[in-house]
Formats: sequence, structure tokens, C-alpha cells
Amino acid sequence: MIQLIKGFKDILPGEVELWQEIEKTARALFEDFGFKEIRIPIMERTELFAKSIGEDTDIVEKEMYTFPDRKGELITLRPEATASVCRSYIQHKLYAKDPVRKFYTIGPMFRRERPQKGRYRQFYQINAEIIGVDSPLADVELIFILLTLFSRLSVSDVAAHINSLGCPECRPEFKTALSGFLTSSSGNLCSDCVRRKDRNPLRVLDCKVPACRTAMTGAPSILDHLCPACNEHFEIVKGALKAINVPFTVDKKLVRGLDYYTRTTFEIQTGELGAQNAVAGGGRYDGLIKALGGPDTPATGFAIGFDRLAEIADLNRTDFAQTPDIYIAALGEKNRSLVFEWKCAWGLEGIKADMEFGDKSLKSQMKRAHRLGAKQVLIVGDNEIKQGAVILRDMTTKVQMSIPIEDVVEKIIERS
RNA sequence: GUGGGUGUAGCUCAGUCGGUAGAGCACCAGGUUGUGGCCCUGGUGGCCGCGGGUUCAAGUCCCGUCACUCACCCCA
Repeated sequence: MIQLIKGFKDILPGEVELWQEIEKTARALFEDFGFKEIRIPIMERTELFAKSIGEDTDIVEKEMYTFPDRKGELITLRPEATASVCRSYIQHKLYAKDPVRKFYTIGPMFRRERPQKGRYRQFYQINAEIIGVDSPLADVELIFILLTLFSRLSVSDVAAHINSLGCPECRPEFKTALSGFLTSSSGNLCSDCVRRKDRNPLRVLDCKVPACRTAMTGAPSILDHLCPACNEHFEIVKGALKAINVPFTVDKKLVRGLDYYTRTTFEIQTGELGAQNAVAGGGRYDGLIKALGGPDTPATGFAIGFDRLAEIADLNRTDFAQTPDIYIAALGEKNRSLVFEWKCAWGLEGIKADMEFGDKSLKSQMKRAHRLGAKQVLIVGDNEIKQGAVILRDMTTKVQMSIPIEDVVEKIIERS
């Protein structure tokens, strides 16, 4: 038997209805807030991700599906969406007509990690980006949209965590201070953090090893090292969140694993996913578009883990299953051909009709009608045809009535 | 890449001391010549993850391997 690839999965009928519901809700919300859909390719040149996400990140170093195409050019299955959206913005000079753009995109991403709960090698993200706005209110709008979406999907166990990472002005100074602190306390750090403290000291901040957490108490806080401009930005974010009644927690240890983030970062965390508690995350990336060769353009955005969201939304799911409006039970080959014509006609009218293609007893057809949840059943046998009529049975009330054949199509359409 | 747990019917799982492979649910059929849910009866469905070893005999014991899963790591 051929099995699917490790870390990949099928989304089967029964689960897919929930995915459709989430997608529908998200699209409606984005459109209400002025976001336009953008569809970007699944593959890009490898250098796009190396430049944007950062050569030294885990994603680029060891998680990307990268391979040479038939002419030897290195291409990569996208591990995230923001890089492509920026590339597209630059390539098509979307800033020319209107420098301010709001985009959303939904689709699969690929990272070759060890699979576990809420983490797959092909996973889906819902992304939103606001490009061309440096106002903190853009960051706030994104967080507001996120929480609104979760609320509309009846996901309750979520909390917003925010932080600021500073900018090229103030972050280097903080890194120096942090490195100094780490050097003095490196004896108590785990082996990973000892390695990280030179290459990417910010990452030590969110290490989960208990020894590291205690060692890091008293570590310098990025929030104490923000330059005046970054500090003002962060203050406005907090103030605006309060003004629109969005509860949040400032988490000075919240760090992002992608190099392009600046200033505001945020994460929506849940207690229902075990170790993978981030159901959405994002932040500002003011330097990225310039770094990719575009004009100096501020931007901010987020990504929602669709699979993770589906998992926690599933806890509160209502029944999305579709049931047929009518099930047609035909007896005999001739009658089956006749009702097949009716079924096709009703399908065009938007009436969900179902029937058996094979030769089945009436009893077994009634059982199937019941299993499918059909609201009514049309019984068409030789006895009925002889009398020029068919039987319509209401499955809830068990009441049956006779309908003249020439009125059937019209009758069903008007009843449904 | 590193650990732990689990692999037996479509699903959830039993399987004793090593002795012919089981249940519930689901599915199909019959009980009712042409009427669903409940009930009764019967039926379909298994390389017991895979490979090797011990043994008269292995689902069971031993070794290896693979898969799934949770966690580390990382992230959405």
C-alpha cells in the first residue's frame, strides 16, 4: 500500500466542512476590513527565503524543502508567505498606484520538521499583511482582527501576547547588553543556549529549559533599551489596544524566529494544543521590503496556523454536515432511469437529491435515506407508476402522500 | 537529529501460563413479497506493522527494523 508522506495529511469529508467554515469566516472578516486576496506561488527561488527569513534561522538552515529543478536552479517549497507577498509587491510595483496595501492569502506551507501535535510538514496558514503604513494602529488592527476571528469561531482559550523588538537603531545596543549578561551567567545555561548566545542571543530569552529560565531572571529587557521612537510606537500600541478593549499581556521574552521582524511582535497563545501553543503570530517588518530590493516601505502582518485553529475550533464545533433534501428510492431498472432524470433536473434547481445507482431493496434504500439524514423520500415503483403517481414520505412525521407523476418535478421544487 | 509511548478487523480495543484469532461499533443480508431508527438471527472483513531468532508450538518471549504518536528543538 502506498502511504502518504510523513508529516502530510488528508483532510477528509467530515473534517473538511470545519475548514470551509473557518475559511469562509476569515474571508468575510478580511473583506470587511478592506483586505484583498492575493494568491502567490507554492515555490520560489531559494534566495528569496534565505534573504528574508535569514540565513541563520532554523527554518532556512534545516527545515526547507529545497532542490534543484531540471536546469539546476535551486527552488524551495515556501515555508511561509510573507516573503512571497513582499516579492510580489515589489515585482509588480504595487506601490505605484497606491502605496498602502492590505493583503490576505490562505494556503499550504512546507517545513521539514519532526511532526507532532499541531505541527505538520505541510501545514496551512491564513496570512494578512498591511504594507505601506508605519502607524502602530496598523499593528493594533491586526491583533483586533485576529481576536475577532477567534471569537467568531467560538474559540475561547486564547490570549494575546505582545512585545517590541526595537529597530536597527536600538536593537544592537540591547544585543550587546544581553550578550554581556549571558557571558557572565553562561555556566547555568543549557548547551543549546550556550551555542545561541553568540549567534542569536535573542533566542535565549524564550528558551523553555527551567535552568535557563531561572538564569535569565534579571536579564536586561529589550523594553528598557528601546529608542524614543520605538518606545513611543509601543506605547501607542498598548494604548490603542486598551481603547478598543482588547486584553493583552506584555511578554518581554516573546521573540520571533524569523530575522525580519522589527518593533511590534505578537502571538496568540492557547492552552489547548500542548507544546505548540502559538495558534497565530506576527509583527512588524519595516526593513524587509527594502532588503528585498524594493522601496523603503514599512509593513506589518500575521500568520494563523490553520491546522491548529481547526483543532481548537473543533472542540466547539457544531454540526456542519450537509443532508439531502430528498432521497429517491426507485424499484427496478426502468424506474431508476426515470428518477435519474428527475434527480438531474432538481440538481440544477439547487435541490440536493440522492439515489441509489445499483439494484437495492426498498428496505435497504430506506436505511440509506435515514443514514444520510434525508428529510423526505420519494418512492417510485411499478405499483405507483401504474396508477400514474409516486409516494412522497416525510421522514420525520412518517406521513406519506401520493403525487401525480406529471406534477412531481414541479412539486418537489416548490416544496424544497 | 534525540528521548518516551503505541502498533491485533474499516473504528475503539480485549487476548490469561506460549497451545487453532476475539468483542463492541460500523457494514451487508434475512426476520417483514415494497417502507428507516429499536430488537433478533446470520454474514463479509485479519501477513496480529515488517524481518529474523528461541521453541514441538509465537499475537504472546528475545533481537532488529519500520510506522504512528507525544515531548525536546523550532514555529503557525
